Amino acid sequence: MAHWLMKSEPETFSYEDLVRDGKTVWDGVRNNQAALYLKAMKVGDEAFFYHSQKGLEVVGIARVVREAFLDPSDPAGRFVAVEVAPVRALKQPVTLAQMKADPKLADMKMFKQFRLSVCPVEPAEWKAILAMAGET
DNA sequence: GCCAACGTTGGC
DNA sequence: GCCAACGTTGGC
Repeated sequence: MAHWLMKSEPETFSYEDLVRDGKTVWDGVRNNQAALYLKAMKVGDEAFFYHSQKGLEVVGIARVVREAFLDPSDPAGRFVAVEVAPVRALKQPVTLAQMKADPKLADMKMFKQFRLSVCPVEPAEWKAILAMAGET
């Protein structure tokens, strides 16, 4: 099972919104690299839900409930979307500053290509971030 | 097919 | 609000 990190601006769509809605279509991705990651997602894969712009922290975990399909918001039909549902909020959010300060996370994809709205998380990175959130 | 201009994202 | 990163577009 693969792990991911998905970014969302909380003022547009926050983790609380996801919990309220029960699930959401993760669309609007207009980047080829991010689209490749979306296509690689399998039902059951878990993803950290990260708040960009405001908050700058991982606040919860989401689960893929529907694999890549044509993005209904893309009239050209070039890009795909997935559907995700909330799993649980982290006990303690993990901030970007915390992640940057941890040498174990120095190679994270999200630092290499910080503009991507979706990026993979290695198993060791996943565990390290969970530990930082006070979960084991 | 190259490359400059432009647009978007997101941290600071 | 600024700026760096970087993908995309369009003229040649």
